[in-house]
Amino acid sequence: MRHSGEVRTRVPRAVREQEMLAVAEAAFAQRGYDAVSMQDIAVRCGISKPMVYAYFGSKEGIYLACIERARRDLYDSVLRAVGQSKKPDERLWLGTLAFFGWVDQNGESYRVLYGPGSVHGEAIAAAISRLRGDQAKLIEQLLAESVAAPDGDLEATAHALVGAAESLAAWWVGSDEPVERIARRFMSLCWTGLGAMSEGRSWAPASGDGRSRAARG
Amino acid sequence: MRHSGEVRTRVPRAVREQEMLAVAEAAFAQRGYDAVSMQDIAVRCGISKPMVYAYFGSKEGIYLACIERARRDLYDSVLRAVGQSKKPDERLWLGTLAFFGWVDQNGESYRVLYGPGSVHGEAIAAAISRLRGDQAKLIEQLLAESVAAPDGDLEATAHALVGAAESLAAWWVGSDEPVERIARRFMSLCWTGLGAMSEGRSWAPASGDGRSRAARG
Amino acid sequence: MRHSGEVRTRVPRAVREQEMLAVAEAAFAQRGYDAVSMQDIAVRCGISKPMVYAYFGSKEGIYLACIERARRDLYDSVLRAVGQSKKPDERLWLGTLAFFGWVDQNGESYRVLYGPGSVHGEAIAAAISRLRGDQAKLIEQLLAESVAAPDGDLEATAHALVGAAESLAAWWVGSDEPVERIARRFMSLCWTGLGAMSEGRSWAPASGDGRSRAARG
Amino acid sequence: MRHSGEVRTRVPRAVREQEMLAVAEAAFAQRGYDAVSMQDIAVRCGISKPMVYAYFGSKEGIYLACIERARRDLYDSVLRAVGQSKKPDERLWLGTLAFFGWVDQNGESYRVLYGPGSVHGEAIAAAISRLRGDQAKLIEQLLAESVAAPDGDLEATAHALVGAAESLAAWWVGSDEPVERIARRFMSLCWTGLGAMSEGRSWAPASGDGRSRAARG
DNA sequence: AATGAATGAGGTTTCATTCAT
DNA sequence: GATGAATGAAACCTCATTCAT
Repeated sequence: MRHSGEVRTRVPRAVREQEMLAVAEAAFAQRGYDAVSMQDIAVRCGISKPMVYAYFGSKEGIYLACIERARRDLYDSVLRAVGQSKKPDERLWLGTLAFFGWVDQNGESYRVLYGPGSVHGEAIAAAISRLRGDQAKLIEQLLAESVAAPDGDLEATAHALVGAAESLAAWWVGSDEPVERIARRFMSLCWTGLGAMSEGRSWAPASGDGRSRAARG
Repeated sequence: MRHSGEVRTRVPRAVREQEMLAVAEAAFAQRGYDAVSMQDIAVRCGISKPMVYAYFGSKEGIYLACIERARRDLYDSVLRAVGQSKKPDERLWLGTLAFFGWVDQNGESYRVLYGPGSVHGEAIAAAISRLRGDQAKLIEQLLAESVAAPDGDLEATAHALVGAAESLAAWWVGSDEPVERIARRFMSLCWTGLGAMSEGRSWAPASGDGRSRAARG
Repeated sequence: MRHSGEVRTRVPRAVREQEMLAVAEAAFAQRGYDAVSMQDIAVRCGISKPMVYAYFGSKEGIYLACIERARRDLYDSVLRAVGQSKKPDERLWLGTLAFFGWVDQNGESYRVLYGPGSVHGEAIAAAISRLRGDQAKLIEQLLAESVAAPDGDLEATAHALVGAAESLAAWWVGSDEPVERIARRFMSLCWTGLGAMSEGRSWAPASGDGRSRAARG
Repeated sequence: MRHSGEVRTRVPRAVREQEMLAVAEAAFAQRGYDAVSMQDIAVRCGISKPMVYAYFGSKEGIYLACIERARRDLYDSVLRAVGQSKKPDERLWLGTLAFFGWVDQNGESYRVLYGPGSVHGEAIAAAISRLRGDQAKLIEQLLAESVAAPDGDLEATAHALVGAAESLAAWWVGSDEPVERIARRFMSLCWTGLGAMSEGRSWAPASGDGRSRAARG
């Protein structure tokens, strides 16, 4: 009576786990935490509800797992990128590029799931806060390499940059501008500032895919 | 049969409406859209559920009303501020100040309710999108007065600034820094840029509470 | 599509409450706490599940309400009976009679619901324990009027009597013996003891429905 | 692939069976039939769920096995005790002692599992009923040796005694009174009766650990 | 104008039980 | 012999929403 042939049983735990995370992330991103039911997730995975519970314990559990996965992923992605150079400015540029690149691929989820507006239980709020904190800290360290400023300033700046990048990414998502261009825009704005813009100057990376320097517009 | 005297009946419609919106906004901000029940709102208002329906028709209805109220409020607040000067730079500074001032007072709600992360029904998503669009458009116009740049650039820049401001505000909320200082920080970063920071220069408003000029840090 | 004409809507709260308690008690007694669902109770009352929750808050809530009702009922019943005489022996007899009379009418529920074997949450266990404690205390006080014994002895005796009465009642339920006879049996056993039984003596109340004295069997 | 050495495989069937019964009984007694899951039992035994099914077929099956084991155990225990004497009174006393001794060791389980309050499926109810019937029958036979009374009376008396003993045992569990003392209390009450108590007489076993006679208090 | 009573629908979660390995 | 993977069923509970008063 069941559509046999479509149902994959006996899938190893590790595989199922990743499948479920992917499905859950997409669902949460599309419709929001509360609008997604465990039933939904199960059906989209082609399994039954109790399986979801067996793997993640609770709805909060699977959401937390999504967050943690994204956190590690984004963090690693940026870290790997900045590790490819030792020149501070270049590292900043590479990190920016990696960030926008990651958002380019995982972006919808990112914005929606981990944006500041999501209000849920304490555990989730804490996890999101940690994710955002990690990001800001990473930026702060990169900035510290290039920019001399008192500590408080750098921290504030880092948070502003993260917000700017997120917002820019949100505006940009769905457009056909290439990643490089949006990243350069972001760097230009941040590095050169509005004042300079009003004078016609702007920032641009050097040739190749990594070196940065100030240039005449 | 009930001990009257505690129950406020016959409150004029306009007053009730505002009370309910305030209560609803606070509740939504604290616990999130789905975690707030119509019962909650009714009880906190000291009225019965059917009254809430009589005034707003549905849960979505009351949420939309909250958004609309906030949109008008923030928008008017900034508009009023920039209207007090005719010098472009000053207008930008006044607008920034007004924005952070507003967030200072309505901020919790703002960040949580209208942030990018809230996913709900289509009508709500559209309203939030409109709110954010209005904001960005406002900034864009202000920028256009001070900064010469191709259109696409200005729009992108406006979105980046809004995001930066939101994020900075979120980081700042709860600290004891005065509004003016955080607003100046924001302007300094945006106007002068990181490049200048690395050279020790920074932005500062002129004397009084409105004029801006470049200054030695 | 619904069988109209059968559904009673708008029933006053107090009435519904009692109906629900009666239905719940019967259901719990017949099938046990866990085997009864809130759905069951609702359906048997001809109402919907949320109503049950509106009135009692939770399944534990309605169970506790059943216990409390029974406790008060039995306690009052016995108290009223013993209050009708001032002679100790007679009071003991009247109380016994009242107890068996109550069990005669509410017995099934009593045995099943409040018997020692029911294991549930702490709140319920506590309520049942209180019920049983009250009973024993009542008996103890009655005994103290007729019997001289050190405190510990009386307490132990009271518990033994309660158990004996319960067990006897359980054995008796469903038979066609009249209440009076089983009550007399119980008194005879308790008062005269097995030793006397072996000698052919036995206890009996005096004539009428209340006075007690020792008599030849 | 698993680190063997911790897992006990190949345990003989009979041993496993007893282990499982012990674990199950304890679990049922502590938390009640429905609150115990097959998972619980399996985990506490260090085996997997399907093993439990292999041994007992179903949850009801394992519960029934618990009951049967307890029934046999208690019955045998009392039988063995009364078999050590041929004098009726002494046999009664020995049986009482054995009963309280057994409850002393298995009591928690006994009271909770096989008390009159446990309502479950029909098969279980029948098994419990049989257990209780056996007990009463045993007592009845003992009584018949010492006490002359019409049949109905003896049966009723037996049930009353069982209930009294159970209730007394429940009250006594956890106290530090020795088994002998509580058993003597019980016998005193049953044998001498309240009437005698009010005159200061009481029952006591003869010297040694078995002979009984009436004595001055 | 205002509310107590009522409900359909749906959410998360747990469990006894079975296969396929 | 033993188990991890899997599920159908059902439980408790809450909510947005509507009538009848």
